[in-house]
Amino acid sequence: MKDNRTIFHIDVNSAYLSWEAVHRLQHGYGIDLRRIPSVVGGDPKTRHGIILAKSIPAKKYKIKTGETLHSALQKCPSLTIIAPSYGLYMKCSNAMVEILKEYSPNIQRYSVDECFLDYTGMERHFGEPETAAYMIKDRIENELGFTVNIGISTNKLLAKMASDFTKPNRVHTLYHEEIPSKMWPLPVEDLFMVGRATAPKLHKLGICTIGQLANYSLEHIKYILKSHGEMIWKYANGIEDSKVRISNYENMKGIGNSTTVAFDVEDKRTAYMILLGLTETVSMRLRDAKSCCRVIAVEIKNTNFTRYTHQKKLFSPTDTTKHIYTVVKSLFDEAWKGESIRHLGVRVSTLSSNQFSQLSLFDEKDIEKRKALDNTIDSIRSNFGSKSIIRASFLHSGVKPLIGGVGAEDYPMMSSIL
DNA sequence: TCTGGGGTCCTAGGACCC
DNA sequence: TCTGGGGTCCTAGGACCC
Repeated sequence: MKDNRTIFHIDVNSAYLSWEAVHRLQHGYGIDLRRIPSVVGGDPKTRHGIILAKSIPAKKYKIKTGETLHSALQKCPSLTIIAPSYGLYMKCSNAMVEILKEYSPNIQRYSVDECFLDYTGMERHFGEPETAAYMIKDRIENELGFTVNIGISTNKLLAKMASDFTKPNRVHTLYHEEIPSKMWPLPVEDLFMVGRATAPKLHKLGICTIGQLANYSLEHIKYILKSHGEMIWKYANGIEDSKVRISNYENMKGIGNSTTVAFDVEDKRTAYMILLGLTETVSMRLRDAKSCCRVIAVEIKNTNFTRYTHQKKLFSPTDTTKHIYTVVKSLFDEAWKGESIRHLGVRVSTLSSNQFSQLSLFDEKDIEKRKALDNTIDSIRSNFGSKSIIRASFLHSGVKPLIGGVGAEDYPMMSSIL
């Protein structure tokens, strides 16, 4: 086993909420949201009413991330509710990464509020790992105003588990020899990759702690849970050796946008309009990543919350809005069962570079014109704002011409393999 | 006026080929 | 007239993460 690396996992404490709190303090708002029961959440009127982040005082009321605002208000009627502003979060995240880059060139953005940093070989510049971690943590607090937890170990899994120990504003280590004392006593559902569905299966086997999983028969766990079983058994034993990889477009697997519509969608015309708004955003992001896709998928969630998808592999890769939208419409027509729709999604995958366009014999001859049109629209939007040019069909429709987002600062996130 | 949106990976089953 | 089995591609759905 190679134990010769030093990996940090940096995790912003209650990210969205802390960032809102700092932003408000900087703009003369006298109350620190982190010190009162408060949450960041969407608007129930538009059916976005769930908790995205909570303060530590809100946590004392047993308010949980993902629960409805309605239910949170019943637990704490005086709760302060803040609407999310994703642009602010991206700025805060970027500012943090700029600090991290001073301590290692090898940083993986795992999500908007989590990074891995490979500290291997950096001791001679910044000292022992713990010394450097405290330095980073304190700099973020002093310069940016929010706090982080930093976990230190020899691989990403253990570093991530360590950063999840006591919060906020702490540095923790979890080296191999510390696994039995620091990680094994924890409930098995605290282990990365043990979620809602796996935990009850483990309980049925009499496994309630990470230590019990670590010392369980690997053969048996593989038999019950297949490859996932083997993975979590290794994690419970601290075995994991993936690299800290710099995020870039090349290793991005797919791009998708989806939206819960403020009203029930009952007719095809309205559904098409929303799908066009989603397709505009997805295909702009696709071109921004200099990629083409070969698989296009549509997702429908009806008012009973049942969800289904329909996808299609194309004969040749594409990145044009019009082509993708044509396929999206036909996928929707084939899939939709006619019920009331709550949520729609468009996603593209099986990506390839668009640098060398591979025209098939069957491509329509105006493909170059459509590409030129897309490029023109993209550049108008990037120079004059995303609302500067929209399709006429959206005028007075009540449907947004561009739906969903993350935009130009896009970076690939999250792989369950770490 | 109850239940978001962005991802990745794995598995199972059917089609098709040899 | 017996019904094999491996490999690959494709699709749908589920599990997990933040």
